[in-house]
This record gives sequence, structure tokens and C-alpha cells, in this order.
Amino acid sequence: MKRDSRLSGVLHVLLHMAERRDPMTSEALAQAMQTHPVVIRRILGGLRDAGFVRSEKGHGGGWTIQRALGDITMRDIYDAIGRPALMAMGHRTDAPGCLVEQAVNAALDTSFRDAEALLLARFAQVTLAELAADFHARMAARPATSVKDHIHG
Amino acid sequence: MKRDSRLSGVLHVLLHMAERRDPMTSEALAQAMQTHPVVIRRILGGLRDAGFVRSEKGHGGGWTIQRALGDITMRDIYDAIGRPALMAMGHRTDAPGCLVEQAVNAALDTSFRDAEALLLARFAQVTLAELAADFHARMAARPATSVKDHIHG
DNA sequence: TTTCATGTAACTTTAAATAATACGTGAAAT
DNA sequence: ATTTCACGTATTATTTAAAGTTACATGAAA
Repeated sequence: MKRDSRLSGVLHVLLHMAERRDPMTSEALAQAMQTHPVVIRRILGGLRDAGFVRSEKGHGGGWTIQRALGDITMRDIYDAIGRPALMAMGHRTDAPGCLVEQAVNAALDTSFRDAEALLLARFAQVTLAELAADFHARMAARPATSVKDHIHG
Repeated sequence: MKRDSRLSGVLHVLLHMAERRDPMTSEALAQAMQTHPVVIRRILGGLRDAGFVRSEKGHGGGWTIQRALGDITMRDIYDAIGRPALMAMGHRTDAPGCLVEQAVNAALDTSFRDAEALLLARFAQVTLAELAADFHARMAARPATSVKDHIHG
């Protein structure tokens, strides 16, 4: 399995956008994330459709956040990127005729469902404003002088 | 990401073994699991080292369970197969110096750690005996006549 | 001594995420 | 108007870990 890092990627990108007043280009965001501009457009595309960010073409264009950070939770972002799988484990067959497999799947499914519910509940409790505040707290605890010293690019 | 199904696979195999008195060969287990004998040996190898099963070579050889089903929990099995990742998401390590990324990772890690702890706690509460009982209950709720009608192979 | 069955290493295939390429659309600057 | 900038997206390639496969060695029983 290749671990999915879209959620952390999107959150990272959004917080970087939040530190700026002007639109940020996919190019600039990609550089900050050490990835490709197309990847940025793909993951932000879902957020645009959900109304969290706006994109503008042409000179001076780029991406801007459309809602107050306090009104966006990690759960919102998770939903907007298409609710990718949270659990790394599945089972071999979905509709098994084998009753042994049914018993095993039932036990695993129950546990995984509860763990997922816990995760989503946690996600819903964390807003981007809180993440931004955490970032600023980390910055204050450091000797460097400005925001620019703490973010890449 | 390719979902990991080793845990469900091992549990499945163990319950099948539990339904028999004689050793089961990797060949027979593989047929029941629709997979390859080598895969069976690989996943059972860890359990053998942990003392949950025993393997014997030669005529009449194969795999047998070494402990009472009530003394083996799903958590034991999870540990014995090497504690594979439970969560499908990781975070990018591209910019570890970035405080924004640190803030995001901290929030995600907290949630994921709690979800993993919940999962492992649940695993520790379920014994193979309970899974076997669930299997027999499912069998009793069905019109077919014998164990053989409900397990593959 | 032949056959059966596990023990393992090495290699191939597969699934999902990510990266890269190429080309299209629309907006602003000149 | 035309050029430049920046997003939109389809297509293809790369990467990673799991799963499958092959090959050969070891050891026990017939």
C-alpha cells in the first residue's frame, strides 16, 4: 500500500494560502510542497467545487481561500477531497460465501467502523483557524523573526 | 495504495485450521483462501515464531494451532504478523522544517494515534474462540447440514 | 530412496497514489 | 489584437507496497 497524503497535503497548502492576502499560484504552492503544479490543481479542484477556495486565471490569478478559517474543519476538507480510505486494511472478498470469512469480516468491520467514526469526529472538531494558531504558536517559540523564515519558498 | 489483507487472511486461515483435528497443508489452506501456498507459509511463519501455530514437514505434515482459541486475541495475531500499518494516511516529509507542516502533522498524528489505540484495544478484546463461536452461530442459522457445506475446499 | 511438505530467497505482477507531459481555456497586460 | 500568465484536464509514466510466482533447499515419513 502506498500511503495517501492528500489530506495532509491539502491542509498544508491551505495554511500557506491563509498566510497571504494575494492569490497564490499553483506553481508557488507546488514549490512550497515540493511537488508538481498539476497535483496542486487536482487536490484544490475538489475544494473549489465545494466552495472552500476560488481559482482565477490570467495575470495576478491563483488560489484564494473563500471562507473564514474558523468555519472550515479538517472533516470538511476530508469530505471535499472525496473521503479517501482511512484504514489501511481491507478483506480479500466483499461477498464471501464462506461463513468463516463472514465471521472474520464482521469482527474486523465493527472495529474499523468505530475507529473511523472516532477519527471523523476528531476531524470535525479541528478548524483551520486552530491549525493556523498552532503554527503561529510554534513560530513564536522560535528565535527567527518573520513568517517568511518559517515557511518554505 | 493496495489494501493490506494479511490480518483478515491469517484470521481466516486460523479459523479453518481450528475446524480440523489433523494438520492442514499450505496447499489446502491456499486453496481455501484462493491464494498461493507460499503466501500461506509467509503469513503463518510469523505465527509459528510467536508460538501460536506449529508446522511439520513430510507425510502427514502441515499446520496446527498450538494454543487454545480462547487464549489468542486478534491483537496477538496483529502483533505476530509484524504490526502492519493500520491507517491508510501518512504525511509528506518533504518539508520537515516547515512549521506549517509541523502543525498539520501534529493535528493529524493526534487523531490517528487515538484511532489506532482504539482499534488495538478492540482487537485485544476479541479472541479466536469468539470468532469461531460466531462462525458456528452463522452456520446454525442456515439450512445446510454440515460444517463442510459452509467452508470452502 | 522416493515422495511429501515446509523454508526461503528472488523475481514478477498488481493496485493505488503521485508525478509528468501536453494541450486547452480564459483573463490581464502590452 | 496579441502575447503572456495561470488554471483545467486528459493521458501517460513512475513509484511503492502487497500479493503472486518460481525455484530450490531441508527434513520427515512411507
